[in-house]
Amino acid sequence: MNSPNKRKPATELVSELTTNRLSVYLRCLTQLESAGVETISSQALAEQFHLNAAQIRKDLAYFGEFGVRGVGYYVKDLKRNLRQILGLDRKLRVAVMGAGNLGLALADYPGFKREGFEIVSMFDVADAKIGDESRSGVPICDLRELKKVVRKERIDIAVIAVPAESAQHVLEQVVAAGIKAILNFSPGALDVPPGVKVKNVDLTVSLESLSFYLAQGIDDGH
Amino acid sequence: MNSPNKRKPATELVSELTTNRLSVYLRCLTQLESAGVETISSQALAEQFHLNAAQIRKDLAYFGEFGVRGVGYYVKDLKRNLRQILGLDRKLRVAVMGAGNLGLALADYPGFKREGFEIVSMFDVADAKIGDESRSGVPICDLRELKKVVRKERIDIAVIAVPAESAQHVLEQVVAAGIKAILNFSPGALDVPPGVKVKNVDLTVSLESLSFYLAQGIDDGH
DNA sequence: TTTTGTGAACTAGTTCACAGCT
DNA sequence: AGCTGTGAACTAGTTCACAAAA
Repeated sequence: MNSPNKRKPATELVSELTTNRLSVYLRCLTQLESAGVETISSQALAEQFHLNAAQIRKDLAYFGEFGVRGVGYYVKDLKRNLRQILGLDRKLRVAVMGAGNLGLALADYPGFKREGFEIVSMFDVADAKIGDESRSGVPICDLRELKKVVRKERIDIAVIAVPAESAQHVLEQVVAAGIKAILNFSPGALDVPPGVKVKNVDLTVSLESLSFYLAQGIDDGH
Repeated sequence: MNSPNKRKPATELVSELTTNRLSVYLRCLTQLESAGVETISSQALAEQFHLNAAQIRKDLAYFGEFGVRGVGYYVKDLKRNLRQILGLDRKLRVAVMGAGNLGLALADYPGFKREGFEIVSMFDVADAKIGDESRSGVPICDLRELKKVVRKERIDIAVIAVPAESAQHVLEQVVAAGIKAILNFSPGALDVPPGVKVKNVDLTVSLESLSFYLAQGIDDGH
């Protein structure tokens, strides 16, 4: 009915929870593949990785019919399809904004390279840092060169790792340079223009939410 | 009916989305306070920070009646109440597991200290690192000393920043040492024993989800 | 058989709208 | 008057359960 090659329009009718799970499924399949597994049912996948079988099927069904009834999914095929759906069938080029502790750590984070992301350059405003490079050799460029470098290096994604007070300004620069996808580590909500996707990783919120759990969850009476 | 001092049982009947938002509200109030604002209505708070007024009221109403009808909320009071609800009325002590790039960056992350968290120590297995310290002076301890240090330093929260392949093992050590709240940066789902709260920050999933947006979402028409 | 793909049922989360308090 | 706190209505997300396919 809906072959793997004719996809749905999918202009934001698929939720972020679903796209996050697609990435999880891809990781599971990679593990299965290197374990030599050739086919897997949604049931088995769910049991092995603590997921829900119906949800796996529903998530996948958004994008086509990838399974074979009575058999399950061919691991290699599904993996290839997921990589295509997620846009990972080409190398994505990433810039890190801010060459502080966190920015440098993210630029050298091995998980990104492993998944096929290419950290192309970092940007900072401090003259002392510009021209230098990270341990693994990612060059630190002048923020004022952003537009030029983005065009020349064909950068797809920006990671914002600058202090809170300059985050909004940096976001605007990044957007002006034509970048449409941003991973933001600075705390607080940024004002995001339409057509641009921002994912926030808010470390303070995460820790404070854990603190809540400790404060409330442990004992009501100790 | 439900005064600020008699709280609901709240043993996991309040969702994580709510607790995350409480942390956001606290940050907003801190900003308002330093801007000299004394009272604020849910309406004004919502407009200023792009939130929903009814949701703010509902979230707060879980924990008591903090507002004054016809007036709104007293910024200072509500801030104090939120800090208490979130368990931030004492300094929380944090250990970072793994003294790699990311671990070192997190140990020195200024946002944690600013919000009242105390990064007490790091743990690693590499002899070359043990005994050393981060730039800001957080000591790197031997993982084998974990239990002892956790007890002595009264550590509340662990941040896991070790390679994926040792994450499960480190989690088990951390739990065995009595820690009940964990912020995990390693990719993939960990097997978590009951009574322990883990928050995952999965950088690969975040980037791949952005990639999906680029692959599917780009053209709005133009 | 087995297992998918999917409507229907259910559960969780959000927003509305207003009674009631100040 | 203004604004909270909250049931009711709505929307989003998950899980069930089964007809149809291999």
